[in-house]
Amino acid sequence: MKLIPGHLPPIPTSTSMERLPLPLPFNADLLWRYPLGFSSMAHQNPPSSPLLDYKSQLPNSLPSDPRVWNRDDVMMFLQWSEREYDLQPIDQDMFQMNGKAMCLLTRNDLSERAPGSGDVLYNVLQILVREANTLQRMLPSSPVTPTSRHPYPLSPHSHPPTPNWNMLTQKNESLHTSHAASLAAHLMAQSNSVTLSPAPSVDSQASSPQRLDNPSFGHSIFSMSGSNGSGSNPSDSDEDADKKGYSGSPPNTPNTPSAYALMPQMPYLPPRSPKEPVSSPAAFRNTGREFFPSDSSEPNTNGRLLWDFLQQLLNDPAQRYTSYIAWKNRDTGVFKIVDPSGLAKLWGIQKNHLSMNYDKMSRALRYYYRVNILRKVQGERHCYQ
DNA sequence: CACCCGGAAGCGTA
DNA sequence: GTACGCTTCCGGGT
Repeated sequence: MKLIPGHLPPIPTSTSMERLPLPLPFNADLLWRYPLGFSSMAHQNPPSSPLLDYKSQLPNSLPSDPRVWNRDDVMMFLQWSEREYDLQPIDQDMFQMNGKAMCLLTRNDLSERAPGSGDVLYNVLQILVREANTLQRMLPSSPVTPTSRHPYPLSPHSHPPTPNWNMLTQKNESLHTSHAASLAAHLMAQSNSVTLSPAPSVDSQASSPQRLDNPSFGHSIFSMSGSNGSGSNPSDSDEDADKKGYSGSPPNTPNTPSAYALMPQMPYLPPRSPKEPVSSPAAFRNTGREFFPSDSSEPNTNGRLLWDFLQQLLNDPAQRYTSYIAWKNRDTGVFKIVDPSGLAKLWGIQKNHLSMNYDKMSRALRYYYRVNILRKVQGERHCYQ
């Protein structure tokens, strides 16, 4: 009899898990047997069959770390899961994404995309990711897993801000642009490319632990997890009123991106400690960012994805970007682009496409429709779900 | 007029 | 060379 992941108790967010001290001496097999801190479930269903079981039964060609899966791998995983756990047929069209994106999906996201099977998929993924993380910790100099096709790129810790970025910040741009640039610079410090993205889901309240291990700016915007503060967004009513210039821009405190921008010598902050998960509309919320190798930061500063970018703005714990974009209803995942052109500029700076405008950016957003990442809120301008 | 839509072609990156 | 995620442009609809 197999241990059905879907029957496991709720799994703590990986963020919290990652902070759990590992039992020492470490035993990888033990992890597979009790990959999720099964102490909590021991009382109900002692794993009669170690999870090691199904790990070893993963298709050979599948890297054990789901975050390195490509689309085909994801399909293979879905098919394997269907067979392995007698799941209802899964609509693969709902999973046109790579493994990294799939890992970002929350339990609810998965359940929406694979009714009846989401829990199982979620738990299996959690286990696989956790295992990969553990292996990575144990073998820091080795690829995440022996079967990984490629290890995560090591972080270019000395990775400096891009020249464009410096140029912008040194220019006497408008406050708006300056802020935009600084934000972009900050965001550039992070990158995790994901093929397609999770669709914002209604739930995902899956609170991720709210922690600010380091209050330094480098982490600020990424510490949005569980930012309940943004639960009911005051900008519900800000509507166009917020468009009165850029006065609504975030203040320039020493901890703001702008401040960071003005300190070129400030060391690059690898997204290491900021395991801060991102709470967000959806899939975003259950972070997943913490799923990524802590010391992995791709050198490609243009690699940020639009949805990721928007998510970070939306979930800024300090609500500094509500003059650009804000939740209308966080529970339903509906958000409004308060300042379309301003947001487009931000995005343009982020991608170094300085001629970016809302028309172009919205085209990119529309591409998200077809992959169920985004949908337009009919009749409401600049509102998406 | 601004927004919205989606096709088509092109580009940069991995 | 290929796939991907846009970017850019555009004609058409509301």
